[in-house]
Amino acid sequence: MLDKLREHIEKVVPLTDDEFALVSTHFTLRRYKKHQSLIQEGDVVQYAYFVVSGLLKLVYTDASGKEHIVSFAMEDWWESDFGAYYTQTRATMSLDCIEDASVICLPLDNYHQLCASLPKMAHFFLTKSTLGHIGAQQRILSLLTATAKERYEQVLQRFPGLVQRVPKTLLAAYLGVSRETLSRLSA
Amino acid sequence: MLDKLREHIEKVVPLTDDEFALVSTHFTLRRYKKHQSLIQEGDVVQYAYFVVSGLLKLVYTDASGKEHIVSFAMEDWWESDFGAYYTQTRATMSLDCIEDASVICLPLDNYHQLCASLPKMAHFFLTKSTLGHIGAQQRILSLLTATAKERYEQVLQRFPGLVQRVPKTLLAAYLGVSRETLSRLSA
DNA sequence: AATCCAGTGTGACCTACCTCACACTAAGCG
DNA sequence: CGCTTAGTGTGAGGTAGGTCACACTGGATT
Repeated sequence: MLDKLREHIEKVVPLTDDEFALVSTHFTLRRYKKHQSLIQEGDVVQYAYFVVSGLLKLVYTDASGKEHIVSFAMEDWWESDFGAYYTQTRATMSLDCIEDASVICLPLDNYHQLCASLPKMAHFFLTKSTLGHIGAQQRILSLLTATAKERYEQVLQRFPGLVQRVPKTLLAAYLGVSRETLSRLSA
Repeated sequence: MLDKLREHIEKVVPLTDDEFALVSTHFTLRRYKKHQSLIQEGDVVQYAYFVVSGLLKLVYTDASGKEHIVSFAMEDWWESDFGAYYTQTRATMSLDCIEDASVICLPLDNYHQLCASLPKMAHFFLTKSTLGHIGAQQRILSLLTATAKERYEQVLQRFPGLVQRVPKTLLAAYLGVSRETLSRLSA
């Protein structure tokens, strides 16, 4: 379990055994079943999560009860309601399991400690955050410039495999189109 | 000029005079006139920019020649085509002046040096990047859930003042609606 | 076997927004 | 001063995509 995390971190910064031993004390492991929630709207957000296995969705439910998927999180991804996490305010989104999942949990205090005590880890998180930011900007561009069909094709390219694992209803909620429209695109 | 940068950084991390002296050696100043470009599509992106004064737009031009505004950058904002900057590849977007602007330029090498030599600055950039990521996610949510009119009102709230400084045509390109539709929303 | 329900397809109609076209104003410039 | 150009408003008609309704399949539950 933890070795997956180490492998993931070492893609960015090398760590000695001692360093990783220190790192690992900051995390805890947890398992969730399909349909369980890691975060529910209104919760105080305790953790950022690293996904070891399984598949999550980060969801915002609007006033009319419709679900919108901000992000999927699969193996090797970090996810949380980061806005609520960093400011320790209540979640506006929920984080749910689409498949059974194993995750590694990082409380905010531990995150700060880790960054302070091991500059390498600050650098690691900076890299991850930067890439996340760039990815989010590409998604914005996609929403601004592309039609539903084009966005669908972009997702096929960027996340091959995801489409197989996710019901089309959820994919539609990620693309920002109705289930019915997505169903008609394949043509 | 540079004192604006110092003030900005010290909102996140305090610096001694010596530390700021070191920091400041990593940056250069530059001025641009309205309609000039800091980055053009196809350029190798040399700098990330801190906006001291003025107003910029980060623009993607699609195949049909239509402009889409990924982001505005006003006083105290950092901007660049970050994707191209971090990977030192060619820009897919351009960064243009809407008003005369003074900016502070940070080459990628200096950025890395600065983070390595002064952990405080790594922490500063991590904070900025995180907040940028959160902001981008909110924009995604806005595009997924809200109508053109709602998005317009959200921008009014989040960036009061911006609407006065920016022609409606550009605001429309930011909101993802046509100029004409935006014009009809005021009702 | 009978039932339930998640997931999906599809037809019919509706609407938010786009595009095209034209008009008007205010500002910069020879 | 007249001319151009940027910025904006507004009408008319088109379309991508939404909503509602119903049907079908396959896996899970009893």
